[in-house]
Amino acid sequence: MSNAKNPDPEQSPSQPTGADRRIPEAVIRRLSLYSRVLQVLERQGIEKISSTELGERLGFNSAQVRKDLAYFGQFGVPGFGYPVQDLRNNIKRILGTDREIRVALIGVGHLGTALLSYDGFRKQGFLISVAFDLFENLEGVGAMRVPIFHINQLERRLEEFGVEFVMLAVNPEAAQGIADRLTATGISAILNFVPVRLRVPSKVRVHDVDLAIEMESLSFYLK
Amino acid sequence: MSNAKNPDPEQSPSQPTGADRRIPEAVIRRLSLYSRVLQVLERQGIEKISSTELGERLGFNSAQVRKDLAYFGQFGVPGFGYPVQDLRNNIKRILGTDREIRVALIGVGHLGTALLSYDGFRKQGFLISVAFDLFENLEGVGAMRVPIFHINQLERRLEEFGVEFVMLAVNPEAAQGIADRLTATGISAILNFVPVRLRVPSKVRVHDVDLAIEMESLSFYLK
DNA sequence: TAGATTGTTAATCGATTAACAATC
DNA sequence: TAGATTGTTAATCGATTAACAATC
Repeated sequence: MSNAKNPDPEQSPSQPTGADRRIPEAVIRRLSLYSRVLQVLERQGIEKISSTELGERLGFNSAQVRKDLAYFGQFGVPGFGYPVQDLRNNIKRILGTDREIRVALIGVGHLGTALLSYDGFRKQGFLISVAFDLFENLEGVGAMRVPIFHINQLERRLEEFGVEFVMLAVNPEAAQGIADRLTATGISAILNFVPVRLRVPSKVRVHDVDLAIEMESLSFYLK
Repeated sequence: MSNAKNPDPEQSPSQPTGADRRIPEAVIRRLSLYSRVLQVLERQGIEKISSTELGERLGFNSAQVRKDLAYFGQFGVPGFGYPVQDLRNNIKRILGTDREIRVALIGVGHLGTALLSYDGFRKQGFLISVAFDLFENLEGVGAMRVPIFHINQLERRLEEFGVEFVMLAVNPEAAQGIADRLTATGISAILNFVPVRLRVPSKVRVHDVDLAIEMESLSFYLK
């Protein structure tokens, strides 16, 4: 567009600069990492940072930092860099984590209990407000005072507690059936700890946290 | 090489077909997924599978399946497909998970305790044989009868228990210091649950399991 | 043999990095 | 202004997919 050598500028509409382009998943994950670095800087009272410094802290190229941010707007000042607090606010807004998000946990076994007690979530604004299990005798109040219901109350209670997304930590046999029920209720994001490939409609987003695969792939690089 | 139209075959040495090429990380992770599917097929008594079927089960292109496997050798039979049991054995061998691997857990908090109790590891041949914590009063025997030592015994006990790699689940402040001690003892793989970018020598492999980032990036796709 | 499917090369696609005019 | 750093285009790199001869 601004390339003077282009003989026919009218014919080159250039790429859209807004949110039009499809954003690669990797960009979103890096955004989250930037946010974490900016949080540290903010606590230290540092007010600006260049793409080079921000990249170095995470092992990324400075062009990558600038390009990632440019997907969403212009946040920097040429000659200076990026204002720390302002940029962090913008990233939180882009990620949608500038507010409290209510989450449900399904499956209160060992892993589920650890997730209930993990305070990293609350720090990021994620509030586990309700949990479910397949065993009736777990009903009651679990760690962190979170109410636990039997799975047969799933639909009703998700609604009641205003749950926006779900962490799934049940046994592999139960996972797909529950995923089906979740998508039927309109849940659009699942953090899946079950080592099973869930079949869901394309509008539903599933992120797998697969410890066995992490271990196996690490093992490949041993020594 | 076998392309008859190539006017000068001697000049095209072709890519190396052995383990010469650098293997992309994504290939290794898919290998682990293939292994899991093959395990299911094996239990069902199915003896062969084509790259197309295997790919469909995981949402991958058949060419990708064949190419991934071709990094490591020729495991298929043209016209038939891949022998299930044989291929699985080969993949396990390639990943180095055809044997028991001794693992240490560092940090026996909520998450650490869940990891101790998670039986998905033992199923894959990973044995958590020793654990450490920063609080002396946790010393003793933890979940699954795993001995827990104070962190000041780290080097000695890693050696004693023949630990090959480590799961790190301590608080963020302690993580880098422990990582330094681990790399000094020659540990070459760390599964890191701490939301901190660890600085380690390049020979050490760190895989991050970062729940906060999983949550934040999921949140971007909400609705 | 005819049909099916591999292994592998070439083509495509997408993501990362380099380069630099614009700008504070 | 001179120096620094952005936003963005173009070049590079790497990974995925298509295509097909080889082969069972």
